[in-house]
Amino acid sequence: MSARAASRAAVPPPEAKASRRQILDCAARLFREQGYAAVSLRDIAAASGMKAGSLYHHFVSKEEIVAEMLNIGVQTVFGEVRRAIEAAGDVPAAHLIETAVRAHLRSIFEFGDYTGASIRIFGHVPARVRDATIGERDAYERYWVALLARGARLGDLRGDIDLTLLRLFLFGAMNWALEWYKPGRLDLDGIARQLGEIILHGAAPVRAPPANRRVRRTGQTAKP
Amino acid sequence: MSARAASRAAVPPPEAKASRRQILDCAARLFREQGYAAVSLRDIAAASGMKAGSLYHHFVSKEEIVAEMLNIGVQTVFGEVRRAIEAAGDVPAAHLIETAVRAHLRSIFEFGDYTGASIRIFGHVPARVRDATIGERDAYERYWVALLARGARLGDLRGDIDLTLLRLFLFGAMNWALEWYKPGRLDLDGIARQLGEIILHGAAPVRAPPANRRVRRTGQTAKP
DNA sequence: GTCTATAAAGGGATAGAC
DNA sequence: GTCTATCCCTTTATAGAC
Repeated sequence: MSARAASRAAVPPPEAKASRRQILDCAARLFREQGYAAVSLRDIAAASGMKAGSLYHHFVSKEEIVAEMLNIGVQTVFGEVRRAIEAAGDVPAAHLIETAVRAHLRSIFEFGDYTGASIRIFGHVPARVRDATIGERDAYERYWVALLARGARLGDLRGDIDLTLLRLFLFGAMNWALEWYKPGRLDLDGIARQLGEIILHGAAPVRAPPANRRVRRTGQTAKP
Repeated sequence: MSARAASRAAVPPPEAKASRRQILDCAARLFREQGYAAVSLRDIAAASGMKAGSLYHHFVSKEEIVAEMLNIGVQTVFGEVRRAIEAAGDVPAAHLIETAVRAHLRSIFEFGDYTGASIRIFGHVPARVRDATIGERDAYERYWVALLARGARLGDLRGDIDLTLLRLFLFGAMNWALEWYKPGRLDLDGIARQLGEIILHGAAPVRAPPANRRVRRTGQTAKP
């Protein structure tokens, strides 16, 4: 993201007006909480400490506000996941997947409202806004495609698993957390660990044990 | 829902006005496609072949329309899942989970728009509507809680898996399909089978002993 | 049971004063 | 850069004719 920052517009130049970002902060929070259509420009303006008309000094329309917010949201989670993966170094793909899951979840719940709003309202914004922001989302999805393809190539993923479906199931399990996760009740790392464990090894007890494998029965309850 | 119609309430009594259901049909389709706030009563009326004012002969408010639609959606998927489970009879819990997944996905994509709209817009409706419909959703969730608890009791699920998280991940993976599934491109049964396979047995090859995980494991993968 | 007409409120967007 | 004032349109909801 660093080399092509200008052409990708991933990070606004530091000269950008502070209020522009401040408005986006408020918009992201409101969109995340209430959805796109339910939030009016008057709401965003009030949350930003100004009047509705003043918004038009910073943005040309409501659609521009939401489009920029959506892009920042995807770029945020993309950046966090990529950073976590690169920091993980050369480890088994299975571990990379758990790392990516943890970074994705962290982005959703610990890095402001952009990512959460981005996920929740993307399907509800006008088609024009979707078209204008689909590119950033595709870039992020392609990163996961490559991540899973690498795992399959190295033999860390079963050959009979559809990688497209695996990715979509993962995204679903993670993004749906927006509908139930409340900070403080459950540990984010624990959630990431459980999801990684289930996705990689399954929720069922170990299947027919291979040749030299001990059967682990610890924690299993006997049939009544 | 007025009466405890057959205690299942999945289907309204035949005496109910036809137009009432017809209006709900149109509302469900529009809500599913565009979200709650983006659909006006004029839109619903036009799709129903009438004018906005006429809707008030059947419903007292937009909120009543959406609340009833939400309840029908949940009751539909609940009824389908329960029917599938009861038809499956006495089989291993692992098989029941795949059966429930298939029924849930079928309800979303093959039984009209109620279920899909119900899932997509629940988080975006006014709090009053959520409060008025949360009971039906809880009933459906409790059914899954019991299903998974039964699997754990019978030893078909690992003891170290958090059943609450497992359920939430499953719901996420299934419900998120609304954001990507297009009829005709992928087979619903195939999707259900893959999700069941991943959730139960994992996407990684059979777990290797801690030490020598670089060993080739050709032929070890069980083909379903 | 559906219509037209309309009320009352709020939506996005613009113009011009300061 | 923010304000007030306003335009024009849409929204939910109501009233009463047919």
